[in-house]
Amino acid sequence: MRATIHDVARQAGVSISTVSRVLNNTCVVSEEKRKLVTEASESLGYTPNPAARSLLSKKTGALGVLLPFVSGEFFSELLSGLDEAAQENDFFLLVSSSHRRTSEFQKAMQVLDKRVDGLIVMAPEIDASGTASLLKTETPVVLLNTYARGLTADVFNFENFEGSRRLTRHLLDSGHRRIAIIQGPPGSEDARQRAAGYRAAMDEAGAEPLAVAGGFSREAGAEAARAIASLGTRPTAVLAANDYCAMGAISAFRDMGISVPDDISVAGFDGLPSTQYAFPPITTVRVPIAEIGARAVHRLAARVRGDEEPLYEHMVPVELVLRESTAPVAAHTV
Amino acid sequence: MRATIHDVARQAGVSISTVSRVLNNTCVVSEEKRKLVTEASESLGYTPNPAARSLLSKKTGALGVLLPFVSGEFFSELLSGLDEAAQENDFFLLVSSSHRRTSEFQKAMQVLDKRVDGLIVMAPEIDASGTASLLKTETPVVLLNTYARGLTADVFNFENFEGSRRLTRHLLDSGHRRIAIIQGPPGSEDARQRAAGYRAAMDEAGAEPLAVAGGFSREAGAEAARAIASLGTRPTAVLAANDYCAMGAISAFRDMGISVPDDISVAGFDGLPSTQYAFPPITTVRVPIAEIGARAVHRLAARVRGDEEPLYEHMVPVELVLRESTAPVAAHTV
DNA sequence: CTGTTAGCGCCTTCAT
DNA sequence: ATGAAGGCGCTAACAG
Repeated sequence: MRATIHDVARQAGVSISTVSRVLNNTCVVSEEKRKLVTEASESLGYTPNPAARSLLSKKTGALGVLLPFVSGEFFSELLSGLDEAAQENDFFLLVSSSHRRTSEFQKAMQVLDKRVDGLIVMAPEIDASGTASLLKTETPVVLLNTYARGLTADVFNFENFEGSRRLTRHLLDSGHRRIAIIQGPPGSEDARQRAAGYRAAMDEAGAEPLAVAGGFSREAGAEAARAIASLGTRPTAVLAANDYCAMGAISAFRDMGISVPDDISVAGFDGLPSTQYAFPPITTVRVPIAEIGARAVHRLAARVRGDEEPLYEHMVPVELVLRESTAPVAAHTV
Repeated sequence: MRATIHDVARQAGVSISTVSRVLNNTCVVSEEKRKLVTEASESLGYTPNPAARSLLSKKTGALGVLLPFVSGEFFSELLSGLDEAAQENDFFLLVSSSHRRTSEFQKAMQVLDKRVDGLIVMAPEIDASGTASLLKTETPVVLLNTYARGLTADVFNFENFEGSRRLTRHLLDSGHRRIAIIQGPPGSEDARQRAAGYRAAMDEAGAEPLAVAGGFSREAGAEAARAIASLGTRPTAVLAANDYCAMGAISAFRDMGISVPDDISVAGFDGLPSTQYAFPPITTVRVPIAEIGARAVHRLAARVRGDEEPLYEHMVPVELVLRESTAPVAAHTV
C-alpha cells in the first residue's frame, strides 16, 4: 500500500493537518515541524492521492480532449500544441477520439465530463443536435472548428471561406480559368465553406466552377484526380479538399503521366509540415494548427482557474503558402 | 451542483445503499425499488462521481501514456492504436509527452502514477537510471521501445537490428557496394541498433561501412544528404535513420540535381503511411506501430483487471517494403 | 501555531 | 431485501 497523509503524520510526530498545511503552504507552520514533515514525506515518497483531493476540491487537474480521429498529421500537430500548453498550465490531457457518430460522441462527453475541469471539443461532423449535450454541462468548454450554436463556449474556427477564396483568386490571377475543386466528405462543414469560398472567387471572375467528389484522404484525392483526368476538357488547376487529398491527387496525376504543375496545378489546404517536403512542394493554405491548440488550452485553463473572461468566437486567420505544385497557366494546357 | 447519490435516494424514497446496489447490480433488489431508482437517476441525469468511486476502489479507469513527443506521423499512428484499444477496454488515455530529459520524465511519472491504473511508457532516450523510478511503482507498466533492464513490465521492442540488416542485404543483393548510413541522434538506442544491423550486413558481404551524422528529422536528413553529395566517391545507396530522415535526404538530393533512385538509392525505416505517397515512393522497413499500441493496451488492460499473465518481452517483427526510392545499382554510378 | 473534527460521494459490511 | 454506519485520503473550519 502506498503512503498516506497519516503515515507521514505518524512518522513526523505531528497531526495530519500540519502535514496538509506544510504540503499546501496554506498557513504558517513552525520551521521545526515543517522540516520534520518534509523529511518524513520524502523518506516515505509520499504524494497526495489525487482522487481524495479532487473529491474535496472538485478539481481533477485534467483537461478533456474530444476528437473525431487521432491519426494523421493534422491531429498530431493539434495534440502537440494542446500538450505543450497543458504542461505549461499543469494540466493533464485526457484524450478520447473516434467519435464520429452522434451517439458515441454523446456517450464520450458524458463520461469525460466529470473527470475533467475543462473540455476541448473538435467535432466538425457532429451537428447541433449532437452537440446539444454540451449545453447542459457546467464544465468550461472550448470548441475547435465545431459548428454548433448557442453554446456557452469559446469558439475557434478557421478561415475556410476566406482562405479558399484567396487561393482561388491567386490561381485566377495566374491566368487559370478552368479551375476545379475536389470536394470534401459530405458531412464536413469545413469542406462546405472551402467550396463556398472557391465558388465566390470563381463567380467574381466570371469563371465556371467545377466540383468533383472527393474526400479528406489521399485515396480520395487519387480517385478524384483520375476522374478529373478523364474529363473532356481538363482543368488547368485543382483545389484539393485538404493537403492529404492534394498529395493523393498529385500522386495519381503522376502515375497517369500528367505533370504537376506543368500540365495541371494542384493546391491543398491545412499547411501540414509534410507539404513542404512533398514533390513538388505543395501550394497550400496554412492553418496554424498547433498554435490554435495551445491557445485553446490557455483559454480553458484561465476559465478553469476562474478568470472571468468573456466568451468569444475567434476566427483564426490563415495564410497562403505558394510553392511549386502550382504555376501560372502554361500555354499548352489552355 | 451536480446530482449525488443522496439526491437520487431522496427522490426515489430509498436509501443510498439501495441506489448503489441498483446502479452496480451488486445484489438482488426488489423490482419495484429498482424501477424507482432507475427513474430517479435518469430524471436527475445522475452519474456517479469518479473521484469518490476511485477513492474506494483504487481504480481510475485511465491508462497513462508517457511519450517523448506527440507530433509526427509515428506518434499519431501509435496514439491511434492506443486510443482504439483503450476504448475497447473502457479506459481513457491520460497523455503526457515532451519528456526527453530524465528529470522531466521522472516528474511526469510520479504525477501520472497515482492517476492511472496502468502505464504505457515509451522513453527511448531515457537511460536505465532514469527509468529506475519505474521500478518502484506498483502500477502495471508496458514498455514500448524502451531499453531498461530489470523492470517488472511487459516490453515491446522493434526488430531494429534485423530490419536494418535485411534492408542492407537487399541493397547488397541489388549490386550496391558503397552503401552509407545516416545515423540517428546520439542518444537513440533504436538508431544504434539499426546501425549495428547495417554494419553486420556490410561485414558479412565484406563491404566497407560508411556512417554520416544525421538525426530523425527531415532537416537532419537533408543536411546529411548534402554531406554525402560532397563526398569524394559518392555512395550508390543510403540507409536513412528513419522515414522522415529519408524524406529530407531525397528532397535535398533532388535540389542538388541528384536523382533518386537513378543516381542514388535511399531507404527509410518505420513504414509511415506517407512514404507510400512520397515521390518516389520510399523503400522502408515497416514497423506495425498502431498494432503495437493496440497490443500494449490490451496487455495492460488485462493486467489491470488482474489476469495473472506472465510478463514477457516481445520482439515485434518488421517487414521490408520495397518501393521506387531504391533500385539496382546503375552502371553510371559505379 | 497546532490538533481535532466534519464531511466530499461512494461502496460495503453489518444489522435488521 | 433494505437501511444505518464506517471509512477511503484529504482539506478546511473550529477549537484550543
